[in-house]
Amino acid sequence: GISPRQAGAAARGTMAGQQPRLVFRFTHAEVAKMEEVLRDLDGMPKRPVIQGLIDHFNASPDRTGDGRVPVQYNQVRNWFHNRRSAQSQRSRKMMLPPVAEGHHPVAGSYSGNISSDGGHVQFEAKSARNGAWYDVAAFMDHRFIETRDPEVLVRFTWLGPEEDEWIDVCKGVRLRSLQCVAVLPGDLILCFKEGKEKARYVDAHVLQVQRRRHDVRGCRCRFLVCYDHDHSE
DNA sequence: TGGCTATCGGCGTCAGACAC
DNA sequence: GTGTCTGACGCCGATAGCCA
Repeated sequence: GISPRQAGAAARGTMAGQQPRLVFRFTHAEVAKMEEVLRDLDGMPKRPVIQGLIDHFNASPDRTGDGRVPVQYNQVRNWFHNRRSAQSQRSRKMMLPPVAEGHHPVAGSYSGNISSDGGHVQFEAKSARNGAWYDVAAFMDHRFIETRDPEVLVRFTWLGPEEDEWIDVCKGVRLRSLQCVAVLPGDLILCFKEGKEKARYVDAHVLQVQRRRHDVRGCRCRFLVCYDHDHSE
């Protein structure tokens, strides 16, 4: 048998006795377009995005003439992978420190449904430290300032007294988000957005809803949303 | 509710082209 | 000859969909 590497080389047409493959190159315009997409996204673009780029590239004069090679899905996918990999390597070389968040959201095992005292959480509040929404465990105090809206001292669920914050009642406190059955396109909801370096609860507007049957594992519906803070979907 | 399968995304690595 | 850049490929884990 042959090793996976040999098989890969054979597939690329580089084994002895075979014709060398034609070298594929993206045009400057294609690279510029993909870099634009890369800047706008926080990760690998989804298949529809890649397919849209392919359609766009293959419709251009650069790809429609005689003997021109159309762009394929894997080539665009590989380009994003390679570019992201190169960027991360450059970042490591520059010894860039990780972004200091200072206030980490409750991620991972926490379901967000139960407060620290075992009861149902009623409110959520927006932390001024990072703009993310967190469940409220308790309102510790309140104050009235003449020139501003009233404020409350919020104790966040799963966080200690050192993380308490004074928060504007009108702008930073609200009832918890709707249950999924009540969510409709256009609704403002709170989403848990998990990125590579940070995860937090942020506002988003619902674009599409795919209803699915619930079971003991919980809600299996799917929601296409647009995040308010960066307009990504 | 759990198992199976297909698909997708992330990652490591290789090979060819090119500049020096 | 060497290093860098770019495109390609395989592997693996996570997830969705399907079904019993």
